[in-house]
Amino acid sequence: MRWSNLFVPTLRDAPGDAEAVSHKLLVRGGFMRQLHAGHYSMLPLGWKVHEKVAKIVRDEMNLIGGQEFLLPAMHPKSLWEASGRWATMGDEMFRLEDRSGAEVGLGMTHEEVFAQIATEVNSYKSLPQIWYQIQWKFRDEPRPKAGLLRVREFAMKDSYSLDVDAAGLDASFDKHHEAYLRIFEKLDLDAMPVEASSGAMGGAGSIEFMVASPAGEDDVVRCPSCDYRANVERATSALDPVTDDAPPAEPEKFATPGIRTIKALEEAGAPAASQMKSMIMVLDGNITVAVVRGDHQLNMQKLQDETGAIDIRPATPEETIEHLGAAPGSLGAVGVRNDITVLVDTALEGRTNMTTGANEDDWHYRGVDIARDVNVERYVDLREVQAGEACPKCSSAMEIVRSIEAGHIFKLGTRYAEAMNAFVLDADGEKRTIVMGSYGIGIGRNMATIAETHNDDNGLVWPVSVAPFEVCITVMKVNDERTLAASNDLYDQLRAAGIDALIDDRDARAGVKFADCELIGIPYRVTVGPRGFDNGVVELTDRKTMETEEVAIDAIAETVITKIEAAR
RNA sequence: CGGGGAGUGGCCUAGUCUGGCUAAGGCGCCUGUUUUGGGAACAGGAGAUCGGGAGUUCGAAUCUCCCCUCCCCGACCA
Repeated sequence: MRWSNLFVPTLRDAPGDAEAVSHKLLVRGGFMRQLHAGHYSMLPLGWKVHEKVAKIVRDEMNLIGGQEFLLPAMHPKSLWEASGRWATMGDEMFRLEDRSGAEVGLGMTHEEVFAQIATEVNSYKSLPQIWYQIQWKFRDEPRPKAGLLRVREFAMKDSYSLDVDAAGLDASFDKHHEAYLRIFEKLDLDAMPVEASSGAMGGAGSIEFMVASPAGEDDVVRCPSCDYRANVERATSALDPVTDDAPPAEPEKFATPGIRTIKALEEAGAPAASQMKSMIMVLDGNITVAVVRGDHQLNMQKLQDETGAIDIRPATPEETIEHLGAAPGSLGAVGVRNDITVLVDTALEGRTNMTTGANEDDWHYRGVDIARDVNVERYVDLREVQAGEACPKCSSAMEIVRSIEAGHIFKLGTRYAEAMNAFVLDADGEKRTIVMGSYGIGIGRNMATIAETHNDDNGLVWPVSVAPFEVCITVMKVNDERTLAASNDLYDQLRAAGIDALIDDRDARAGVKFADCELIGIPYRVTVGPRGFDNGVVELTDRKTMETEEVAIDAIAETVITKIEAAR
């Protein structure tokens, strides 16, 4: 490609509303422009990178036996009603009506459609299958943000495995796991596989691939000594055992005027670790009391996963007063109405002599024995791990790293196949519901994640694998016939060798050309100018190290080809 | 949806509090001259319903009301 013919509107200043590094650089570098919140136009350079990322993903999917499909982006309501997700997806699904008044939705994911196609798989002999597509997804995100990192319209590679049983699913899942690791390696992303919450997908288990970055939206708990890694939505830690003094025969109510917080109560003599923090939540309309230790934090996702609730929110102060009889600050699980579910964090199991609110403003109980005094429905893991807590596997102090979710794989099980009635007959002629997995990787998000982790003061630093061009030939003086001819010759040689080369043949000053080339992040630059030409050399600059070496003119093509082929 | 911030030529900003000539500057763009290995200099030029609407006023980018949009922090996800 000749730069003089290329549409690359680079900007000296980033748009004022861009915050994330990748957002700023992708706009400044002329890769994309925002149309409106969560929707970006891909410009030629951006689309090239996007397609290179997609190709890497596609190649790896094909390598594990994936077959590429292309499904519609617009789906009938009935399909989503069959799985029950028309209702549960809520506002995140874009919904519209066609001219006849029929309701349709824009696909946020394609389990339903693939499961319906899977009804045409009839024999166990046809399994396993891996089906995939790279298709646009639409999600009415409550808050699109950080440029391409979180948008409402994006290309996703989604694949689905079909197996006859759980062991088959495990094998398909592992294949994807391996393929994903290879994809991230090719994208030069340091992705950690972590245990994750399955969220709206449901299913038996899931693994997220997380890339550490301050632009991320998830927190990953990571052990520095062993391989334990988990999303805070799932992570656990080993707590020091606590020994409690023997409690009194029954809880003692005591006056606590003005005391509303754990901290204030601690100052009044009750250690936070001996307090019960009672959070009043509304799960699908039902009042639930979630109890964690005073010095612990409730993780809402854990509560949701444990209960299977769809809609979950803290109770309003009015609801709290209506159902518990007191305002926040004096709440507790002791003696609540029978119809109120009490879920208690596992860290509180067996604890006694605790202090908690008495559900009467300005009064608390002490000497509470949880098993004796609280009508516990279940002990469940509700606590969010904090940095520094001990690893559940090896007891080392763990850290929490902000991360971008670059990919997510799920063991779905039979939920969707059952809903769509997708089954096969096994060797004994028995009906077997197809066991499914689903596997997602966002193309644009991965592109942005690379940008987020590959840049310096001069701009982007793409890995060769996804760079918009692999090398740029910078012609210093386009009106100097000798060097221009030599540059064109090099360009032809590189292209003939299959190198994705760009020749900067613009009649512009050196500084402008260098700055643009660095901003858009081309891995290698060959600078051809009269100065070196008279000595028989050109310059080769590595974008990553910014080191320049002189190379003989007759050796430059081979040198570049060798370097790029090694880096691909 | 709750909280915070912001909309001024293609991009970045000043001006708004304290209303007052033709809305200012930089980048970019066009023409010319001189330049030419790190975002050149000079001269000339094009480009703006100051987010939209209503109102107050002799007079509104500036004040009032309504609406729209965008960004950031929280509850969701690739």
